[in-house]
Amino acid sequence: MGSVEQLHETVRDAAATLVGDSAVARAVKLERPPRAELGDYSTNAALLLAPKLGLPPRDVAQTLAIELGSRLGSVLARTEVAGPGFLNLFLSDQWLAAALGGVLEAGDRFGAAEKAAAARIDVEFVSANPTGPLHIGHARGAAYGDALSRLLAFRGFEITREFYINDYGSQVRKLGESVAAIARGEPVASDGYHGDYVATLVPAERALQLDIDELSREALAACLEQIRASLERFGVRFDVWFSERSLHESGAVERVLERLAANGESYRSEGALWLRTSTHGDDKDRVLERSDGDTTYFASDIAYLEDKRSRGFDRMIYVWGSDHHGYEARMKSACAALGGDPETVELIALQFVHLVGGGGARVAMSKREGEYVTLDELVEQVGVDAARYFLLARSHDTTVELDSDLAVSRSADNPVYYVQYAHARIASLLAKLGSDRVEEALGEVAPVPSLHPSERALLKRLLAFPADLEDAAERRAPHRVATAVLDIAQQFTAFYRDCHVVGAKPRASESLRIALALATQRTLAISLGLLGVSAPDRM
RNA sequence: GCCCUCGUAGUCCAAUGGACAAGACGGCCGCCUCCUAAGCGGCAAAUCCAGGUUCGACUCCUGGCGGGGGCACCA
Repeated sequence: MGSVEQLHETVRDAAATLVGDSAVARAVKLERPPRAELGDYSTNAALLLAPKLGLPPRDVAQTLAIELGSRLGSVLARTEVAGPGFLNLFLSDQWLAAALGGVLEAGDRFGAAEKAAAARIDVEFVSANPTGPLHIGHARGAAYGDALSRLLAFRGFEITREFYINDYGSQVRKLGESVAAIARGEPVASDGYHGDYVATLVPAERALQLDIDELSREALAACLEQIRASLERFGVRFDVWFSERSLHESGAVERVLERLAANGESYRSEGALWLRTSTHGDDKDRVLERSDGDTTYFASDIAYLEDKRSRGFDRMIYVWGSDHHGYEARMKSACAALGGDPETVELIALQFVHLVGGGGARVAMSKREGEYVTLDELVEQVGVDAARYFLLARSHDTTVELDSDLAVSRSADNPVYYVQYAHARIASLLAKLGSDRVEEALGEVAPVPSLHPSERALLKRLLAFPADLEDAAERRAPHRVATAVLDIAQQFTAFYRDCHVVGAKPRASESLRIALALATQRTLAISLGLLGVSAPDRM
């Protein structure tokens, strides 16, 4: 009986015994009450069981308390029935000490999960057009996709991170033409690419020697390399860089169109080839091949999806901008048309990052005007840690406001420093004690006569961490990790204020506090690691 | 017009059916002979509107209002 999960299971079992129905019991929750005086944990079991039993919820809670008392014995210090029928549980210090032991035993895997079912997941993110530098919106996609990948990997999934390179359409030639124009000292066409970066892609003398196809390819490769380097500096790496062009050159697009036709999923009309996505829940059918014979972007997407499927992924996650959320239905439809389960395709639409100027006025981000903040600028100005935390602290479905003028000063206010500071403080504290004393303390974790409320609060906060990660992973919500780590740092700071560690009497109390500090440090480091933020020992 | 999404303190935002809505910034008042003041304590301040479901709603449903996005044989 050393973990919250086991405690939860016991509560479920007790509830199932009362009602004789395990289905209802599965919905029983074990929660942390909003205030410490309401107990260490509480359960809503009685509120759920009361209608089944035809009894008042508070009476059911009382019966449940007796049942739990006999199952838990001395683990349960006392119970209270509260409000409409909550049962509040007060746990013994023995249980808490044992739970801390469990945290220490887990080490840097605290909160991790064993290999999950349907474990292989492909996460595609960023996938920016390789025709210009990454901007702030891509930064959000990069931070999110990377943090989600780290989180899912920690929770037992086998993750492949993938970047889809749009190197096939007309924009490639436009990039080449823009480079050529600059090399010749001519103005760039109005629909070309205008940023200063264009001149840096291919040296002018070389640009003048190449034909437009070669030049376009070289310019694109150079641009892609800049993107890769920017992401690397931001702490983001990909396992697979997948070329759209390769899907055409290998015949994969052609093959998938043939296959869809053979399955009766496509038809010709008005000179074009259409996919029957509407039979799989889309609003209307979509064009695969235009009447001029060119295949559409959608056709490439399907060939790419089929390639992913053939590589054996159980699930394909696409992290796209919110301007693509209308694509969800057609991508799921395409999966169904290929004979797959549409539920294995998951689209996550990230809301935009809005740039706001000094007066709070919204600034339009336009590549044409050069009015945008690049990922490189963001990293240069606020640093990787502050940038990543800022972008990851918000839910993916809320728009983020970024004040361009305050980007630098805002960094000092970033809560990430508060978290890092707590981590550094613990490192300093443990260094002061010496590794021998810390080692000894870990072997001496035992119940102490009376835990200080701040010790208790910090420990319970740590114990909630695995469930935080489980929720965050299930909901694809790495911002919950950011929320949790800040909360843990705050609980630690309160503990640090109230409970002197070095020299605490009796020795058992000092040992427990050392163990608690170490467990906190590890939890902070794990969380920061999942966010891609460093955990410094000194600040 | 239709579809999706979001509306929470002055500002940025958390809370996906639980108890008195969390935190940060900004504001006001206080705190370094004390394991890091990048810190600590205190005060003021919020669920867009109207119905509904529920023992219980920021959360779910209906209808409004407001912001953003999408409704191509563009990529």
